[in-house]
Amino acid sequence: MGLIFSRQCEYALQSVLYLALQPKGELVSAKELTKHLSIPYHFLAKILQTLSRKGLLVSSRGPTGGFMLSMPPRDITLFHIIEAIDGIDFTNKCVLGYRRCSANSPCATHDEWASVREAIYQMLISKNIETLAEAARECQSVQCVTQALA
Amino acid sequence: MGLIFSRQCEYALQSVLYLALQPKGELVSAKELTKHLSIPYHFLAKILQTLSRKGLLVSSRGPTGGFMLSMPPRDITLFHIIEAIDGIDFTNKCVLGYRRCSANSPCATHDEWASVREAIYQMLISKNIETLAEAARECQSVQCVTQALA
DNA sequence: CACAAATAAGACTGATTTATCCGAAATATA
DNA sequence: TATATTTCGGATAAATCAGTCTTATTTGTG
Repeated sequence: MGLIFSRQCEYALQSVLYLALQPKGELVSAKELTKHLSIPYHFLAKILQTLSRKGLLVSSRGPTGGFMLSMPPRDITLFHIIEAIDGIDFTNKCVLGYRRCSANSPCATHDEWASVREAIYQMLISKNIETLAEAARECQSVQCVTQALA
Repeated sequence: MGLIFSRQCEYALQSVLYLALQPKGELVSAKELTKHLSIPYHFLAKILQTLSRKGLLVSSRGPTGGFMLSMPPRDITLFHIIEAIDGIDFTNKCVLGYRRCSANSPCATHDEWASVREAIYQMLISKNIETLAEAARECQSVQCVTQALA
């Protein structure tokens, strides 16, 4: 479908944002996440495991177990999440798909796209989860709260 | 894989650019395109058919048949091609994947992304194929020519 | 007309992504 | 310790995307 994130990545972004909205140090179970975010349970569980393995989340087993952010929301950027889930090939891949095109061997249109790619990259590394969480918190309307959490 | 175009879309972009580099009014066969662009023949044929149905290309059957642009390269933007192949859901789809998020019912982070989405959109409708073709033509190095055409 | 070369169209196969299922390991609590 | 609840990990199924194959239709040329 292209151009935006994979579904896994969307789910990961939603989950991390949800965790950032919780009181610091509080564990949230996959069950609660799947309920509030309407994400298929087993699929979500796998994504949370991936985020844990990559070091973005800390997990705890057993009853009262769950997941929480491994670091302050401010230190987690959108780029971190995308990197963990989708990978970051897009940062140096030719948008036209030319196999042999790269920064030091650019295709005819490489430079035309460079600024766009750079803009996306800058946005991804500059937006941190705390900022998004604040935006969600400050928005008091029912709509925003339910959507931020669902 | 996310974030950039589908492979079909990449192939379509490459094909249209190749056609734009041909003398005006000249038909190019799928065979020639598949040879120069290294795209699987039957897959490419389908993509060219789609582009024809969508009105971007004109096709002609029989020997001496082939494809050519249906309008001046200047009138074809990247957006046209993406629209024809991948669709344009991304222009109003929530980047976080929230089902209920839209412009008039934004999620907490909608506005944070609006500028990026708009930047991408503007770039896609402002870049026309003639510009890219010129860039390819002006670049005289072997590398650029072979890459623009292969 | 007969033939060859090209597009048109649909069915089919394979790969990747998305989603589901099941059993094992960990752990809080009674 | 027994049990319930949770994450962990691998196997499997369904859906979508990428690529292949076959046949029909069109059309220029001998």
